[in-house]
Amino acid sequence: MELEKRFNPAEFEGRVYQMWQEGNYFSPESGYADTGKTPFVIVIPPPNVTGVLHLGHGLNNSLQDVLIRFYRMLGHPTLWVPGTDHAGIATQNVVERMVRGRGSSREQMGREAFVAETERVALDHKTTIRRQLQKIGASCDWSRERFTLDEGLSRAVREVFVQLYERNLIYRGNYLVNWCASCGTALSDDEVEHSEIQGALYHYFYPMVDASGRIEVATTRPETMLGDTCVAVNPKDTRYQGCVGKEVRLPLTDRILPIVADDYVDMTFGTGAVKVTPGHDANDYEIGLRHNLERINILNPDGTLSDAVPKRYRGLPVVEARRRVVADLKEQGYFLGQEDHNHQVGHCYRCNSLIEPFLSEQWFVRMQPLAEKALAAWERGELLFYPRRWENTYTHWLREIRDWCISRQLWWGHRIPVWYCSDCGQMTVSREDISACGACGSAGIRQDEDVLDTWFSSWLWPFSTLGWPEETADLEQYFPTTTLVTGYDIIFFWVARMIMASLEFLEEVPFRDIYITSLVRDKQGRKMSKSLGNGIDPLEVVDEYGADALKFTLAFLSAQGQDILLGHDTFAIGSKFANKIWNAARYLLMNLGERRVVPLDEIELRETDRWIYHRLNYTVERVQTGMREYRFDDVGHAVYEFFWNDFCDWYIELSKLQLYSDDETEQDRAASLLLHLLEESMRLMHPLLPFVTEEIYQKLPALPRCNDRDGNAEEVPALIVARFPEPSVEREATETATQFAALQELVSAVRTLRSEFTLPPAMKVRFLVRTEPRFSAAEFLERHKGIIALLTGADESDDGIVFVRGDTVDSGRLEGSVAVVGDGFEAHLYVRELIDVDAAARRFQKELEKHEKAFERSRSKLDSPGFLEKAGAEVVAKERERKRELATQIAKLQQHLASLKVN
RNA sequence: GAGCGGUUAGCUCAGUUGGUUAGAGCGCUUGCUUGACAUGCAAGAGGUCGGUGGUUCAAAUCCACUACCGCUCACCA
Repeated sequence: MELEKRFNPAEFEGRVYQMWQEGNYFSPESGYADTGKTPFVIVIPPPNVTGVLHLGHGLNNSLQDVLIRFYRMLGHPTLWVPGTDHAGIATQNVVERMVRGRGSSREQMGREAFVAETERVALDHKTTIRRQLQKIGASCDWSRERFTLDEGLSRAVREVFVQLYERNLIYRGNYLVNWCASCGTALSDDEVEHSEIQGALYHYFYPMVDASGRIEVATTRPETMLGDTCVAVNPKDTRYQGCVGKEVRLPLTDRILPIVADDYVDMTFGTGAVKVTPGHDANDYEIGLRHNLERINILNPDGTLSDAVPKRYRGLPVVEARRRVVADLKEQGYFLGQEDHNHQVGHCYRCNSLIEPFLSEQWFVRMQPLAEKALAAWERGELLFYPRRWENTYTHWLREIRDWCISRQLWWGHRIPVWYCSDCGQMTVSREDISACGACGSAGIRQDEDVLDTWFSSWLWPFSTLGWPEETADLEQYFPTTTLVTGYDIIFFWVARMIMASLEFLEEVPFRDIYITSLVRDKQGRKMSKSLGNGIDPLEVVDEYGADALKFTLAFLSAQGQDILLGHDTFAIGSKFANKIWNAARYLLMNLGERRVVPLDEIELRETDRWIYHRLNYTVERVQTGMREYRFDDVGHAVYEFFWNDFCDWYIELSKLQLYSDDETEQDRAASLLLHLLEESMRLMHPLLPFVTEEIYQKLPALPRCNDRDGNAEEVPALIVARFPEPSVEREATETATQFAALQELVSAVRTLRSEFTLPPAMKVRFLVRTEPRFSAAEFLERHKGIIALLTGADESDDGIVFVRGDTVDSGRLEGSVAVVGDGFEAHLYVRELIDVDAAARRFQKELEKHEKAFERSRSKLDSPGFLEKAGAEVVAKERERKRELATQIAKLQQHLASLKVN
């Protein structure tokens, strides 16, 4: 079996994904899970059916897949529920734009036809999203895919609406809500984004009815004066004490307004007198309640001025009305001036239009009781955010919670399950569609025209997708879920609300862990957005580098709570690594050929083997810990360092000694060990690079596919359901690892010298290694002379490398040599005649200075009485040892420097 | 106005409970078509960890203050 020279993910990713699907491995009931273990469950944050996946989804879903694959390999019954969200406003907007594009309108089409059209669009996007997720390798259980408008989920929505209504947690009323005239609907407070705009503060006055003077007011929105129903001043304001109870005449209209006293008014701002428009300002609304004022709605739903204003302003858009009101005030002599004024104004989170406070009949959820439960659950420690600090966002929102406006004046969504009777005027709230009034039995009923906020279905997602309100087996088995992976921007839109709904209806939190992903930005640190055109299409990344490169790179860069800056070429990190893996496998398979594979338990491990298993073991621990703590970057770095630095750069290199020898047994042994190590590495790395590891796994010879550490040979057909490596104390070989590190230091020291004096790579060198008497790795180095020779390019004859133990070496034996000093050893290379002596001297000098500095630091530490008294014994001993070693090295360096200068 | 985060190598970032010589990837320099990989190999340069003060035998790490950048929340007309 031979692999292609180049790693070419496009060749196998599709095939591998199909194999997984055909094997039913994405299902928790695949038959490969340990049914005794707790299920590991994630519900996908459902993407909107409006669009296609962007890189934020790429990140989010890649990390979910990493977790899912890890826990699946640990043997947990593992379920990742995929699905999509109908995204009321966004989707309706998209379809309306389409419809308008062909000269029609939703009104012309009628509700039924328009919804049918939207369903078609939604289906298209659902298909696209599913294909995209499959392309990035998401191992979701597609048999459980859900959509928020599915029949089952719609039943859940109805059930929740009715139950909340019955519990008096849902009410209907005429209140001031956030209105987006462009979307033509009310929005919840959370859907309004505040941003600063440049405006003006307009000053004008209202004359007193009794002609005793005038009151000056200021506003950023002069057109709202048409809805003013009073003027308010602070009761403590001496300037206006005589005015309270009097009346003013509202210019441009024929209305008379009372002057009231209200604590809300800030005496220090402006003139201290406030025009009050209860129909168009939240604060004024409150004032209006306190003083029993009329609320005038001066707007039509489309954002133009209503019939409540004088004729000449009716039908004008707000901006136009403002111009005219100002002009008229000027003309009639009420205007006093204006100044620039920047202020925060609400914008629609979907279309960015200005939000108007708008008086209308809406449905609301009473949030206080729900929020209290959600806070209590957090206080009981039932929820853990990663990183922790997002808990502030969660608790702050819950503590400041306001009622949730859930009705939307749209056609795309869950129709509100309420019917109004035209005969008796009663309304009926019902789980089932009705044809007669619940109160009087009249057939003269009509259903509420509005639909529910999309989040009113999303907040049920963790249990509605599992079948609730039915008592399904899935619900029993897989709720509560384990982990939620999502972005911080929807902590209160979605996360907090899911927690509230779960607590309210299932009396449990919907998940324990909440991993908040990083934000994906471009290389300049700007948020990726359509309008900037700086987005990266995850599918393009997959086409260019492969899905593994996408997943691995994102995980590798996902430090908790840190935004990720990405350019297209960033994904080279993952693709280079995947290529490395590919080529390591290629090397093995080339050398394995038809060789006999020796089972691992029949191989007696040698020191270098014990070293690599020690490193592997350490990595397994690091990966398992990292996964459990959601430190994806650490997991990525751990496998990267092990596979590339330890396995490829050292172990594979050493293996060449045996593989290129002419001893068949040695060759079998080396190849078999490589195979076992590679096989386990594939299991270790599979969650981060599922495709390439599976592809390689499938090409490995039929050794027991899941031969775990104990040699338990459980046959599995695919890596995806193989067992994840477990750490083991038997594999720990700390002493060997220390000794091997000494070998690495020696090899590096010799290579550095070779490189600095530009000795040609092909040139064999000879050298003498003097090890200090106490040096614990002395014998180890002697035993591995062959390896050292291979890695340093030393002469392979017996006297290529000579070892000497002791404090000194006969000066005669050092003739013609240049030394490098290491920790516990020196190597003397016989290359004097080949090198630039001055350069060597400079090198020694530099080395010497570095050591002297370190020595100085160490000495001053040990001279300090405080250190000796208070620092731990171990720390002090270590420091002493270090000082001693540095002193030895300094002495040697000085000696070598001197000898160089002599010659 | 309140809260949160960031500031460590040219760039992007790790650094868990304070303890050797502060790490990685990319970039850069030098040398290599060495029989897995030039998406590679070997070697190297590069940082007084934003600033000030403090705690401590010992601070990138803990505390206080401060500067700059960013985010979120908030009804000042």
